[in-house]
This record gives sequence, C-alpha cells and structure tokens, in this order.
Amino acid sequence: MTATPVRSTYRHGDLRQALLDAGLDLARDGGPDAVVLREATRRVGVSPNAAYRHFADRGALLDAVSAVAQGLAADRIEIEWAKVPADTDEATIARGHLRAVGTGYIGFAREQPGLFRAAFSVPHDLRHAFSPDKAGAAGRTPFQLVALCLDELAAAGVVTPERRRNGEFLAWSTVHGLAMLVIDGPLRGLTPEMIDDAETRLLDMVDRGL
Amino acid sequence: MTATPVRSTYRHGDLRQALLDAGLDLARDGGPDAVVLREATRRVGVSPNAAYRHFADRGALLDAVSAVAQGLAADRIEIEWAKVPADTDEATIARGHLRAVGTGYIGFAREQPGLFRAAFSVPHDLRHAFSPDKAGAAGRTPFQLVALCLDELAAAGVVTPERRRNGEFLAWSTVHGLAMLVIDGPLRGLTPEMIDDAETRLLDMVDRGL
DNA sequence: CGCAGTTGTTCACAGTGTAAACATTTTTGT
DNA sequence: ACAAAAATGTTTACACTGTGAACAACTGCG
Repeated sequence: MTATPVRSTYRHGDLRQALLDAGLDLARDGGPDAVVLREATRRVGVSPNAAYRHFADRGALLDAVSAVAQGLAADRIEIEWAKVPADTDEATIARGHLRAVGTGYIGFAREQPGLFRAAFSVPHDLRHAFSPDKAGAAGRTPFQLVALCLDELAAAGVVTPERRRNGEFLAWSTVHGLAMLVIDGPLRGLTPEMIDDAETRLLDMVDRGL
Repeated sequence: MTATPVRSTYRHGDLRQALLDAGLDLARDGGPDAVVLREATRRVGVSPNAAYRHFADRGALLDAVSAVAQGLAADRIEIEWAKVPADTDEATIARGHLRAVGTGYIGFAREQPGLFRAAFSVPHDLRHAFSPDKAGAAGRTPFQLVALCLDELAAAGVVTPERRRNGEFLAWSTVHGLAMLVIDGPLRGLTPEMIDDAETRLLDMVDRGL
C-alpha cells in the first residue's frame, strides 16, 4: 500500500524533507513521543541510519517537526485573524485580533492535538520564537502574532504601556493552559460544549483583565 | 554505593512501595519519560519482571507515580493556603485562598518540574480528580482545593453563581499554562524575576477577571 | 505436613537509538 | 577527462527498553 516501496536510484533525492514529512505524520497521531526515527525511515523506504545524514539524532528530527508544527499553528491562527472585520475602530480590531489568536491557538490544539503537542511541548528557548522556520505561510510565528496584537492594543490605548509589557506571557499562558488540560490533562473528556464555554469565558477574562 | 545491593530474604517485603519510591525519584529528575521500569527495579535490587507482580505494566507504575505527585502538589498548595490570614472578612480570605492555590501550583512546578509534569501531563480523567490516592497529607486533591476556594468566593459574593460555574477550568488553565510554558515550553530561560512578575500579574488578572 | 498461592528469577524476543565500517553516487580540482 | 574527495545510503553491531512464558523459592493454610 506504500506509494513507492522501492526506488530505482541509490540516492533518494530529498530524503530530509521526506523524513520530515513522515515525522509530521507520526506526530499528527501520537504527538512528539510517536516521532520515532526508525519508523520514519521505514515509511520513506530507507535504512534506519540514513536519517543520520540529515539529522544529528532523533532530537534533531523532532525539533524540525516541532518547528513545522509551530508554523501550522501560526497558519491556523491567521485564519481566525483574517476573520476579524477591519471596518471598525482600532481598539475593536485589536481586541478582535487578540481573541483570534486565542481561538486559533485552542482550535489548533483541539483539531490537531498531536501536532500541537509536538509544537509546544518540545522545549525551545524564547530566543528562537521568531526564527523563520517556525513561521506559517504568512511568515509570522505564533509568538509574533501574540506580540503583534498586544502592540495593537497598546497603540489603541486599550492597555497601558505598563500592562502591555510582557503581556505576551499572560495571554499565552492562559490559552496554552486550557489547551494542554483539554488535550492532555485532566480536562480531557469534557464535552465540546463545555470546552467551548470554558474557551469563551477564558478569552473574556483575558479581554477584561489583561 | 547502593545502600543494600543484595537482600537476604527471597521476598522483598514491600516491593510495590519501593518501586513507587524509585519511580518518584526518577520522575523528580526527568519527568514522566524518565520513569522506566527496568531502572526502577535495578535501583530496588530486583529483577526487571518482578515489577509485573505489582504493576500491570509501565503505564500502571507511571499512573501510581502521577497520583503521588498530585498529592505532593496538593501539599505544596496547602502550605500557601495556610499562610492566608484568617482574621479578615470572608471575601478577602476567599480571594487569598484562590491566590494561594495559584502560587502553590506554580511554586510546585518551578521547584519540582519533573514531579509536576509527572503529576499533570499524564492523561487522567476529571472523574478521578477527587480520588483519595491523589490527595495530599490534608486529604484534599489539587482539584478539590481549586473547587473549594471557588465555593468560598461564591459564598462571599465575590463571584456570581453564574461565573462560579465551571470556574475551576478557568483558574486552573491560567496557572497551568504559565507553569507548563515556564518549565517545559518556550518560556523556559526567563529569569526568575520575569517569572515572578508574570505570576503576579497572571493572578491579578484571574482575581479581577474570573 | 503437603499443597496452593504469591512473589521473584531466568530466558527470550521484538523494538528503539545510534556508532562504525562499508558501498555507491555525485562533485570537484587539475 | 578523470582521479580524488565529498556526500549519501547500507550493513553490521551493540546497549537499552518493555514484556510474555516458564521456572523457582518462599508463604500461609488445610
């Protein structure tokens, strides 16, 4: 059932990308732990150690998968971002964008829990949060999107400069927490309606209390 | 260098507990992934398969470790809880308790990241959130403590019954998110001062916006 | 005392990551 | 053009993991 179980050429052509794709498939159902080197090479139709020509070790492959997954999260957020009507006042737009980030983030977590965990449970430093390989199709990383709408809120005077400072951490923590508890923690098993409700109220709380 | 590499009796005496303790040690530095069956048996000085007389599989051991870790989290929260002055009005006490839960929860995460992840990253259902084996020395689970202070807030009239409903999820998500991002996510590497600041502002936000 | 149940051990196997040596193909320098 | 060098894939090998099955030693009960 595999597309091309054997290949004619000795060289693969684009093994790195193929392994990355396989890794993403593994992460999609199974999360970061499911990204196992040998299985990826198996799916690509190559010997296990071929992977080491393109990734230093399993961790490097997982890092690459994580970066792509963060880009996919960014894409999901951009979808919500684009829905925000632009024909209103600055403040309303900014608040809409903040809400869009939250909705998109949690939406991605709920729709793609495996990729979400691969994206945000693999330890990375904040210093790399802006690196282009973590960006979505629009060229912006999830963290950049959070920062951006906070800038908008500050520019519109919705939040004071004092409150805007490091506000990323607050906004991010809030939605990240709900996402994690729902897909991977004790809040799993809640009905979609209950999650929707929690999500709405959570975003209300951020909107009011940031 | 091991305390008792061999034992005189064929029977161990309390192998289950010994394995659990070893599992906790492993989780303490290394988190849930570090809880490996063979290493636990090795530390206890017993053959690998002896573990199967007391735990169905590795997952069962991890579950047990997770439950104990949740109890330790509860203990940590109780410490903050007990600090709240009782000689004030009901509302102030209730709000203090909510804050104590947040402080204790994040404190536990920062002080014992491995145990924290073992406690709250191992999937469990909310239906078991009250089971006594997850309780601390005071007999209350972390989730019970959240629920309790929300009840207090409602009784004191700080939050309306409408807002109290399912408020656990909001409060929990918020602190859980910060904890996870700080110990395991992109917010690692923040200075303790920045984390302190984020924590304070996060709890302020919950206090204002719940 | 004998025997059944409990608990620990041994042997075995499949799966994982990864190092080292080897093979093949492509690139590059003269 | 052609040999040397670099890049890429394979094979072999090892240590480690979880876990099933058969076996061994101890315990308590009739």
